[in-house]
Amino acid sequence: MREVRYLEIAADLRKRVEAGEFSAGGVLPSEADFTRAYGASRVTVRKALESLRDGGLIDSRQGFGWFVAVDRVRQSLAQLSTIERDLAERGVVTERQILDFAFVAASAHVRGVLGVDQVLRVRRLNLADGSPFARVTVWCPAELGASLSRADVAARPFYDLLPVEIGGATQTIGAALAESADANVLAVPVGSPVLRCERVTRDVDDHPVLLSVHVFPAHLTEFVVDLPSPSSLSLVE
Amino acid sequence: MREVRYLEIAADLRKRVEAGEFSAGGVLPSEADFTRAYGASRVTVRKALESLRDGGLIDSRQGFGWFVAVDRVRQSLAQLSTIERDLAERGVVTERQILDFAFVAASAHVRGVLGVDQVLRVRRLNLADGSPFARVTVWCPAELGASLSRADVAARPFYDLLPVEIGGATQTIGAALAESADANVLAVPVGSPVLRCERVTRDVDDHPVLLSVHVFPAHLTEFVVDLPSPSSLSLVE
DNA sequence: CAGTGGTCTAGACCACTGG
DNA sequence: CAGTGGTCTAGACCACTGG
Repeated sequence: MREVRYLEIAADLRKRVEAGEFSAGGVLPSEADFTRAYGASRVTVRKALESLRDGGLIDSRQGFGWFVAVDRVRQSLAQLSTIERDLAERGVVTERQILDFAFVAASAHVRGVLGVDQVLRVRRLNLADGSPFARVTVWCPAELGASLSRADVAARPFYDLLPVEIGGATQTIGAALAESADANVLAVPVGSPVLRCERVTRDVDDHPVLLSVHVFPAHLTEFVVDLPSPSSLSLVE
Repeated sequence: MREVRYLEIAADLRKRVEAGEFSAGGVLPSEADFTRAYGASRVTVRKALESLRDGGLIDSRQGFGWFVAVDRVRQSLAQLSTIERDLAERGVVTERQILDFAFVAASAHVRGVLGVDQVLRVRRLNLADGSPFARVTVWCPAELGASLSRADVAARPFYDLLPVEIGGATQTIGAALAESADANVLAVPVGSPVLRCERVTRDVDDHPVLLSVHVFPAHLTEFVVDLPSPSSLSLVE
């Protein structure tokens, strides 16, 4: 594997920033300093810095310097960002707490989406540093979930567990009021606003293999969508 | 305003690609060609090309060349769909009813985003076949809005009216409860769920030129996001 | 004012592609 | 093989920041 200098520098800088070598909001050494310290040209140093900026870790102001980003992450590579991802990027420990694991008869809606009568239904809570931030219900065809254990679905994402190759997904984002089932586990009042996402995940042959509903308290969650071009803008005006 | 060469080149290339000068999947001229044609250094040409790749418009393969992207990573952006768009596609008549048109002092938040003290603030209602489906508030710097009339903003989208070239936007999607101002004009009860979108629109130089807040009744509206590839899926699991 | 990041040039070597 | 994009250098001028 050929060593790519700017990636090496970026990786090193990321480690140093994440290790807290520079305080949050704190200023980094200047590009000239890095040029000397890493023995690389300024262009290469800048390429490393810019890649970290794309990741939202650091930011810069002309005439001032580079500094550790305090603002919300703005991932330019990803079109859709969630609090789950932001948390993971910031090193917060996320885990899944399984509330319910059962093979059940599909409801009409679930049968309509997945096309089967018997499904594995998993209800879980997504936690960040021990605090719940999403209540998730996942359904998959009983046949596909037959070999899964409750421990499996706690340890890894469903995508990794299914014996099929995942193709893509379609997600809808809506607003709703917290029901008592949500409110109890998410520690919000009944009737408070929540974001409710319903996602249909398909395999490479475009057959639906997962249906999931994610409920996020509104005060914790926001979806960020970058619309990079004028042509995409006209779609939502 | 200083001209930034790589942004000029990027804008020109974007126009040419979107005009279909290169067929979908088709190969672009080489970097060496562009260097000659634009009279800029290869580094500058590459910076323009890379910015378009970040936008998902084009892609490259080492030893092969640059080509128009077919499986656009950013495709899902073009597929962010709203009820507004769906309505327009179905031939429903949409119109804007201006509720308020005023030059006012910017709030701290608006000033923070737009960087100016005086703004034009327009409140409007978006209607579909005569029924309201969104309450929108738009702020733009007073200087940019100086030549706009109330009739202008009723007749055409803000994007078409501003004397600047629009680059892109970043939108956040959240949930909230209807306030009385929303409830009155949207014909929903106070405290019912709404989707609340805040969008920052930038010009081609990446300066914010518009801030807008869109409030949709939850029972009328749903955002649909296609996540076409497994790699984009991992971002939201 | 000195120091900073933002842009840009004109070179260079390399890995990779396709014929 | 010739041509391509990917990386990298050592300079340069500029706009902007803060004191």
